[in-house]
Amino acid sequence: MFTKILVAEDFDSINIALVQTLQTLDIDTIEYTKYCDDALLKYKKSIADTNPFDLVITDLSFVQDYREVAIASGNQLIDALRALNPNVKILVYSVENRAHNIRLLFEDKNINGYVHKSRNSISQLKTAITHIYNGSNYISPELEHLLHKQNNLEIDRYDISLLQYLAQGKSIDDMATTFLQLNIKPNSKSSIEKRVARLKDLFKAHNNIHLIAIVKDLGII
Amino acid sequence: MFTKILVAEDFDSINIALVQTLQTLDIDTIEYTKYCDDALLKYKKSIADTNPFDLVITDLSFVQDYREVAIASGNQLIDALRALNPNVKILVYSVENRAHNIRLLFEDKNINGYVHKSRNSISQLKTAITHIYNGSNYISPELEHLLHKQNNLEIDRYDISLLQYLAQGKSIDDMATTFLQLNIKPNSKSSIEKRVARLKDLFKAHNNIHLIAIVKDLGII
DNA sequence: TCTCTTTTTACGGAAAACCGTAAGGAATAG
DNA sequence: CTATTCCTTACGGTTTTCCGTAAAAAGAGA
Repeated sequence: MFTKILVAEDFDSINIALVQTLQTLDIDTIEYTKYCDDALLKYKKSIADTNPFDLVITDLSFVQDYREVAIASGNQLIDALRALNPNVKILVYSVENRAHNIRLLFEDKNINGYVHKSRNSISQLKTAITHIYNGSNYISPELEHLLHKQNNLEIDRYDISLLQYLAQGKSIDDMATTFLQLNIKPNSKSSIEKRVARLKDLFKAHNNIHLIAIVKDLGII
Repeated sequence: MFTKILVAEDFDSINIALVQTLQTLDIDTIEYTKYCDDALLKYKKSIADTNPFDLVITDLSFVQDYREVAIASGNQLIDALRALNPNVKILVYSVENRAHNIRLLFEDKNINGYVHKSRNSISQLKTAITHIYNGSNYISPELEHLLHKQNNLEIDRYDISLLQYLAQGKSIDDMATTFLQLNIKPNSKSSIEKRVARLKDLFKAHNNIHLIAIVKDLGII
């Protein structure tokens, strides 16, 4: 079993529960931090001491407080950890349930497990740790379907960024030029309009405002 | 000190931490539930047994799962508890930080304490319990300013319903006729446009879509 | 009452969204 | 290679938003 685990989680109550849970698994060293910055620091030190952590368990969202931080989110922490050691095992423990975000964690950041904070997440956490130790990935059963592409209501990365730009108040015109600059295709006004129209149709939205309200409610963006 | 405490909290990890924390306070009886329905049931039973709980600690938001529930939120649970016993001590433990919602808890539902889930909430929780036991109310220091009225975002019910109609995809034209029928004033196209423009200014939104995205994020609608 | 201020309403032109049609291009099957 | 299909782009007309100006109505204070 893992001997050295690092936990990054801002809420103290969840930290307490995590540490207690890991203790029941007979992990030798358990360290926890409430800030991503501290987590990265501890990880760096463990490398310097040639005794790196086997596994990092991290939340995604960290509440901002009085303290100035360099790393503000779990996503950024994961990037920093992967830059130091592409092979470190990473287990995400979060309430996030948006298909797109979770899929990106596995596909782009190569995380090894995702446990959804919920009514029965602690037992899942134990299972996840064993799975990861044995070299396989883990995702909470209730979210498993999110990784299967079909289930995704036929919306892809392009649609998501389209919706995000819309929600930021960009006009179709702006988007056309932005997409052209970023070499994102399609990038014509007409195509973008068509895509938005398709999304409105898909979500039965009366207009763009309604569309954004709906996808926000569904947690798609 | 309190001898009998009931906890209503859906996440198992937080439940674990709460129970562990309460144990350090030497509470005789600690019961916890992951559903509001169960919490109410336990509370009713404790009354039937003429040994009611002294204090109920509850979350506000409960994730919906496969189980059908009658009481879906902490707010509803509090109403049900108050109906049974207007004097039961209630402590809310939640991530909610919207001024309006927290103010209503104290003003309308007469809760006795509010602890904000955060990096240092467990020690606040202990303090809150002592405060409440001694007959005074408690609110997390970082949220205390929310109870002082001057924190008035200058948006009223009219603005809220305006935003809600907008989010439903209604056009300004539609709203003008709807408001006329409902005898809501002002109801001219021009006035409604002006109000929306004022809200966009207030929230620094680029257009209506952006505005709805912002107020959705802020939880105003 | 009258005056001053604020709110509501009206209007008009520019910009953007909305929506249908159609042409151009790439991918694919035969 | 050709035919078909799907995706992308172009275009134009209608509707709605956007934003300024200004008049009418309502409210406040003396």
